[in-house]
Amino acid sequence: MAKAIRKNIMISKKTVKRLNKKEDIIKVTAKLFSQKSFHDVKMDEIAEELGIAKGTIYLYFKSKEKLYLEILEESYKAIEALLENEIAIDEPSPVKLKKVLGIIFGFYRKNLDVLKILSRDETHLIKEHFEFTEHWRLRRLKLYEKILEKGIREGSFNVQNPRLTALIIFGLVRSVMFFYSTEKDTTDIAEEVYHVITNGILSPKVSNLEKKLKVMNH
Amino acid sequence: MAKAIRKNIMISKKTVKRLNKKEDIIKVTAKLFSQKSFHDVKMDEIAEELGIAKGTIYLYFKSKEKLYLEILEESYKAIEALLENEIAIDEPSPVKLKKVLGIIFGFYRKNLDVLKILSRDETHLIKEHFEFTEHWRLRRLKLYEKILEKGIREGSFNVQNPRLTALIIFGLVRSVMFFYSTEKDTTDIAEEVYHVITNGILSPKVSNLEKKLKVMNH
DNA sequence: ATACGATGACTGACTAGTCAGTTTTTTGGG
DNA sequence: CCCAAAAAACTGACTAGTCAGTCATCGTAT
Repeated sequence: MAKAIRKNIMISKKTVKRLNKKEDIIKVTAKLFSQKSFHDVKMDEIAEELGIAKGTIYLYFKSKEKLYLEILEESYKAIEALLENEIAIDEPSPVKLKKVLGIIFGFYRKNLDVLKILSRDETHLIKEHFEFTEHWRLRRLKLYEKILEKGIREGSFNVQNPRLTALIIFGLVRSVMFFYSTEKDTTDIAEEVYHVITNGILSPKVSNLEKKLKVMNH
Repeated sequence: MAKAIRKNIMISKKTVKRLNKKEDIIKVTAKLFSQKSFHDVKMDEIAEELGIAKGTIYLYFKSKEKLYLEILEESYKAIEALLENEIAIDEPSPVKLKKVLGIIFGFYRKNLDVLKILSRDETHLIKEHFEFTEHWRLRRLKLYEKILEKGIREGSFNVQNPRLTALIIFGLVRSVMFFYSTEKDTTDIAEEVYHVITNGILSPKVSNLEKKLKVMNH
């Protein structure tokens, strides 16, 4: 009995150790992959950076591609976990949109490596990678689209084409996160972006004028 | 005299031929680079696709990297040439913004290869490439920013942060062009995108309400 | 004693770039 | 117009280097 318990403890310790090492490898490799392309990161380089032998990496990952894929998967899961709780809460769509933007901006700021890897278009590497990225992209688009559609039903949003608008939000997030000031607080960035998306850039005077013209034309 | 003329004709013919071949190589290679990453396109593959020997490519391009760089340069120049004329015309900023979007969408639709290559983030290849992409990105941002600022001065735009808004437009263009319906006319796409950017997504009722709330808070 | 994680020298497949040799085009004198 | 020789364009086998992945061997914990 005591033996069994002891053995269990051992296995658990070992497993923890294994997972730790895997985590270490993923962390270091993610940093490297964020700086260089897949082919420019060498397995020898990863091993050296980690202070382990190259062979050891292969004890934890079947191949370089699988290692890359696991990094993607981990990153994707991390941000998805953050979003999941938020999605469940029932609240006005504008509030939700702002919150989701805040979460995404916040996550990428804390994980710039991930941002660089995820938004790099290296989907030609392997079929698995392509499908993975595609799946992830569609899920994010669906999220935006759902929020927009709910907002339309609630009367808070006036969106003619939710699909296109979701695509617009999806696209601008990457660009803003990549190139907008790194000093600014991400909640403020989300706020600013939200303001542009919701209010548009037309001045009210012109906006009204355009509406009047439209009415006249009809 | 007759000799000289004949020689000139000869040289000109030769030059044309050389340029043609260079063009051919660029065209075929661009197609390949749009499908696979830099490292996944092999020089042997390019040669085979062209039906020429690998060595011949090296008569026209110093290296694989230079070949890649020339493709970027060519693409960049092509779209810049289209925009240049438009920029010069003096017209209301909203009109100009819509036109610029139309031109960009139109160009990328006709040159999907170019879109894929340009928007792929392979800026780690060589310093030259990084600087090149950076330069190009900043120019495009400046263009959007100029239009926005002019619109503000004219009273047609109400933009609090032109830099951020330019970044937003820059980012959404890629995403929309990549993933939005390929069947739709690009002018229509530009129109739709323009509508979202200018009017925002908030329904007028809520928009007014929010403004009232803001006034009350102040 | 033995099981197992770790090691790193080694392998072999792969590829950018080269260059000696071949083919095509141009030239200029008869 | 013709032809030989010079020039230019082209070729593809070869080189030199690279790097993902392997495996015989080692240390160590139980």
